[in-house]
Amino acid sequence: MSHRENPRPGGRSARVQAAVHQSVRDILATMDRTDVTIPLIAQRANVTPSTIYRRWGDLQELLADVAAARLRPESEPPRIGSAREDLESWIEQYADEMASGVGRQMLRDVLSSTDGTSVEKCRCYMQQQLAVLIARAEKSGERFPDLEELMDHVISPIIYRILFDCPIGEDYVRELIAKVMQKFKG
Amino acid sequence: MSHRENPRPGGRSARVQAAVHQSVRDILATMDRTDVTIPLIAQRANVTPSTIYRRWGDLQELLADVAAARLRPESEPPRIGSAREDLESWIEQYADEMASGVGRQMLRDVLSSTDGTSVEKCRCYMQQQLAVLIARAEKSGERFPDLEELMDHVISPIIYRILFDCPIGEDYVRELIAKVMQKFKG
DNA sequence: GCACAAAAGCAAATAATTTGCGTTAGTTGG
DNA sequence: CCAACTAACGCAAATTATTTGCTTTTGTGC
Repeated sequence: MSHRENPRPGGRSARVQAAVHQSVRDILATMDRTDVTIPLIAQRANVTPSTIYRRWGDLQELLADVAAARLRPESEPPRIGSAREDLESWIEQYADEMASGVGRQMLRDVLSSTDGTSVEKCRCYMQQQLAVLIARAEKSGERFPDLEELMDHVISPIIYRILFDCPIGEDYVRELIAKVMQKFKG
Repeated sequence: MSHRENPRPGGRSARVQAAVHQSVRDILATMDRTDVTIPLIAQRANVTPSTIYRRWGDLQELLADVAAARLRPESEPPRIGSAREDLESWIEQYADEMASGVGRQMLRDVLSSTDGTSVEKCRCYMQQQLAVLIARAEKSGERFPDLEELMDHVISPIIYRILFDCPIGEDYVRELIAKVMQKFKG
């Protein structure tokens, strides 16, 4: 599937992809997840259903592709102050986004795809953002958890709770971060 | 949907459910996930497709239901020795099961269902097993992490890595447990 | 045993998916 | 700039899956 990766910008393939993605987003915003069909998406995007079937295979793959695209961060984590403050701010925003109705749906769409491309993208995006935060901390000489530590003990619990419908308290995220940071003090 | 919950044992409804579940398991063992269809499942289970559509709605829901049923533990965590040893043994077995091809697929099936019933079951099963271990520790007076601690810092990282295709090293699980237990020593 | 309700079967109608083939748009080499 | 060339699209027919109305069966309670 070479289409998915890097269709030449401006080409017909890219235009179709953009139209279909937009169509999916519009439709998902309007109607219930279970009523979405490929013919419907095709109609709104002004393409033939067979185009979508040929490019994406089935609805799950298409939704996963769209979700992965939406999960791509638009900017680096904002600079607030210390590395820890930047981390808290970014993670909280990330958790809120993922815990929202659409966020959860995107997560599930990404995970239910057979093909692993979207899941990988999703993970890479997140890791890149964390890497930026880690690099900043290193630059300013602050002690800071590494990528593994953050993934295992901050990101994982949050995502797990979202996926498995566990309640996430008001300052759950802050507490997770506090625990991870505390390891340097003991 | 009252069927899903507690069909009277021995009734027709229960027989159909068992036949369909078995059919799904057989088919999943044989062929690729993307080639599985409801008419196929129905045929092998000797029921009409409409029966399946009426009871489960669609393939995703059916697969989620079957997966949740398969994730139900058959027995309590085995007694090895100390509470910690019991925990290590059970978690390792749990992680292996989930990380296997079928385990991963079951997880994804459970998560991709729209209805939250299966996801809840899956979580409850796991929590019950952990609760048994916690109760044992309490009985024998050993210091032991609570449910939240185990979910957040042992189960979550494992499941996250499985879902997002991160490598899980040989003694990754043991290290997670070591970290969690260590908090009592500092 | 009889009446009732819940769930299954059957079959027709609808909708989605696949596929073969012709067409178009973008790319490349002269 | 023009002529092949190719990848991706459109179209439509064939196939397959899904929905639905109605009938029949099966298990339950009286």
